[in-house]
Amino acid sequence: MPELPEVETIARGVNVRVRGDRILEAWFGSHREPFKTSPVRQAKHLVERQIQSVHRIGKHIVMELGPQGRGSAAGEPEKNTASIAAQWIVHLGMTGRLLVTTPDTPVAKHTHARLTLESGQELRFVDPRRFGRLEFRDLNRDKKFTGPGAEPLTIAAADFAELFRTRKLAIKAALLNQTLLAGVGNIYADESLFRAGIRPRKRAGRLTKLELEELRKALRQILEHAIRLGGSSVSDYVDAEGAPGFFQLEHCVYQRTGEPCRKCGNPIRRIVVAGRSTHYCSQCQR
DNA sequence: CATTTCACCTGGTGGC
DNA sequence: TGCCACCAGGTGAAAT
Repeated sequence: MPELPEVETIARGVNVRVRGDRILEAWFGSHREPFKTSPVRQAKHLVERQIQSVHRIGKHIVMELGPQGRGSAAGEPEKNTASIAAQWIVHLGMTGRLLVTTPDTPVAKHTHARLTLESGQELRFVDPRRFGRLEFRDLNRDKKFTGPGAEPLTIAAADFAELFRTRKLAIKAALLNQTLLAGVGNIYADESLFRAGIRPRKRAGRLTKLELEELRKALRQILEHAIRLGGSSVSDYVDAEGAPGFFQLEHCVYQRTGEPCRKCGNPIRRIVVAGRSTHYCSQCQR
């Protein structure tokens, strides 16, 4: 489901609601996937920590946590709120949702985790297909999470070009590789290639300097625009409050097979690249 | 090492 | 209504 704009939207929404809150209880409903860290370890280490902030790295939602402990006496404000001692890292896979709810909200099918917060809210992770992953890192022991690849919103032109210079695979496949750029998925790979006028099957290493710079700018502009519209709701994506996004209304090629190109009117084609549905205009993309 | 393919899951849709 | 094939925003292991 979620790519960079959707994950960014969710992370912002969750951050606004839970920043400064404390985790009182942690419940995990399954002992199979989706756990990168065992649910027992996660539950044990998540409780009695303050949530310092929630933000996005690539397609991951990272919750920065303070040290474990009961905190100060009642009424006392928490000290040392700047110290990050641990991280809870959420990957939503294809169908994952991270929702902030009230305790009385009915628990959806496929709810795998529930965190009870001091404010009375609950943070819930729901994921029917179980492609999502939950991970806990103790920063006294584990390495800080920095994401698999570069951030598409801030990468410099020269660094962007260097990522693809020596690659023989299709540019579409390269865009989906999270160890190169982190956060681009099937929708935004197709949309950015359309905007830059580049064929998805063109070999990454054969793009000219100019094409690479067009692609970097197209990608950044599309991602920023999609974030402003709250992401793309193709079938069931919703943000932290359960609200949909609206960027799907502005898709030029993604899931528009056979429909007329918004620029030239030619029917949009569907092919398979890197095992994924790929949509493009044979007229506008060379 | 770089690249490709496929398994991992559940659920929705459309054809017959 | 039922059955079946196919499709879906994503990885990551195994094969090539």
